[in-house]
Amino acid sequence: MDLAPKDLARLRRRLLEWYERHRRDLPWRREPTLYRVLLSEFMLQQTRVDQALPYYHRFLAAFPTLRALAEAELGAVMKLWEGLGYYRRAKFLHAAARHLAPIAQPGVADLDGCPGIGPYTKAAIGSIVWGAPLAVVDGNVNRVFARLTALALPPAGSAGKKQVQALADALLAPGRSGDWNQAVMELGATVCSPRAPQCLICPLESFCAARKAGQPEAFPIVAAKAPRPHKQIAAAIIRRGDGKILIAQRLSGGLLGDLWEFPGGKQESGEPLSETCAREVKEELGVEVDVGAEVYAIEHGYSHFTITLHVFECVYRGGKPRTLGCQAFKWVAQSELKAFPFPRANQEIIARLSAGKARGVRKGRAAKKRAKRTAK
DNA sequence: TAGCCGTGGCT
DNA sequence: TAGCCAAGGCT
Repeated sequence: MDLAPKDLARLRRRLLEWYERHRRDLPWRREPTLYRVLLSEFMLQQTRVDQALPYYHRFLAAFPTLRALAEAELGAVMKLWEGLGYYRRAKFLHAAARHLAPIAQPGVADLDGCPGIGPYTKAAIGSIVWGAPLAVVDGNVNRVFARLTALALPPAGSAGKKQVQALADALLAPGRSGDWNQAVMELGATVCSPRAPQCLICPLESFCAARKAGQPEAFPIVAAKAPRPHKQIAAAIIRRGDGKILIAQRLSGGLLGDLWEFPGGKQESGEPLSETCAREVKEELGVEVDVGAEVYAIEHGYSHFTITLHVFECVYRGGKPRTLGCQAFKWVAQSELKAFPFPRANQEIIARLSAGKARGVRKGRAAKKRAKRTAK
């Protein structure tokens, strides 16, 4: 994109003035300290502002300072993160706090090598907290700049990535990098939206190549996505004589890493689900159970596949639990379940346990939507 | 480099 | 309704 210096100055001024008028009043913007911006940036990775906000307040209340977060137990951090998804971020946030807390006068260079901080997050924190001249590139920036220049390449590819970064670097407003970065992202989040962008109110309309071509939604170019496979999963509510329930902590690193769950796993081809249930419990914990009836099923989606979670009431038969396919296990009373971080689909099971409902078939999000509609 | 990693709102 | 998408990082 070739802009005369005068036009470049005009473009920057347009967007910055728009941002002054339209920026949302977000808590981390009121007092952009390292800790507050660090919290917000970790939570906002692949997550919308509205979804992250309650967690931001929750974290700040529980851990008011960087030091407090650094000194917290990982388990407490995971529990507070419960429901926000991409759980590895909680672990990285905790590790980043421990990395940064001991540094007397932290600066941009201290973000290098910090767990969970890549190019985007470094530029975001660096520019917002210290005014470092670093241009962020995220999904919003990709979209805004791909449209601005009618970029012929997918921004996700290596060549496209270089072009967007080069453009972002060139446009970055000198001396106002934090505001500029947030302005581009805010524009992408509110006006230059993926579908039905509001070009008529866009401060950059007169500069936009995609708008001139009459097809803003044709950019950015994206590769077709693979369909999400569907899996059948069995989950066991295993009770023993005293009424306690056996739960397991998932292995670290993978899907839902370090979270707790009702034991179970994926159905193999041709296998009856009740057998899946018994086999997975045996493989995960080394115990024998009598599998009762399937009490309900929950539909749930992850980023790259979807599941039907079939829930079985089981009775503990024998065998000392071992950590075969998990990192820990525990027999707990039903009332103690809320002390552990569980993934969303398992929380549906807990909700049904505490509601005393044993039977019926309900779908996860669909059911919630129905319930919401009914309540209105 | 492309696949992995959650959840919820929107259309 | 079902798919799309979101202030990415890691391997």
